[in-house]
Amino acid sequence: MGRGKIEIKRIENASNRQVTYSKRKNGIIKKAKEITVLCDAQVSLVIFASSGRMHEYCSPSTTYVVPVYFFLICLGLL
Amino acid sequence: MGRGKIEIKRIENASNRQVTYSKRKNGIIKKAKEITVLCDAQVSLVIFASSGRMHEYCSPSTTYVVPVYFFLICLGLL
DNA sequence: GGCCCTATATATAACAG
DNA sequence: TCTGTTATATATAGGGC
Repeated sequence: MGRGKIEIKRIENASNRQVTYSKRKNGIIKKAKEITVLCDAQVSLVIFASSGRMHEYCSPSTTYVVPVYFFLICLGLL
Repeated sequence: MGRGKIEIKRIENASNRQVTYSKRKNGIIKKAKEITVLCDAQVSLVIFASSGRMHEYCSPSTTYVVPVYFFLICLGLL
């Protein structure tokens, strides 16, 4: 989606990787907010950059419920 | 992004809402996978449909780490 | 419910400052 | 780095099966 087509593989140039991370992170968070409103869904999203920085979005009703489910799912208990 | 422009507000027609949910859920999960590969990031994502159905994506390294952070973040402890 | 199709809205890669 | 621009790749609305 841009001036050129890119392959979905690790971006080796650290600077480009950071720029792409920042833009796509914003894009995903925007999409998460949209599906929440459009479809009456609940979304929780956490993204860790390789730099160690973290970003997250929790739709209001998920604040308490989703993390608990999430925790259990990821541990293989659900 | 389609034949017509839509406002970002709840889709009242339940059938349309479900179709849009399904399509956008797939889109967000695809984006989550892409940023994981492109940017060496880690993503964890949980989506609840209003129907109660749930969908999730955890990039490999986040399986254990992110849910714990997520849990703490959402509880306001981080 | 899911999958295909196509026109169109959007996201974003590459670049400039 | 961050912000803005713009051409182009993608996502998706609406429709049919």
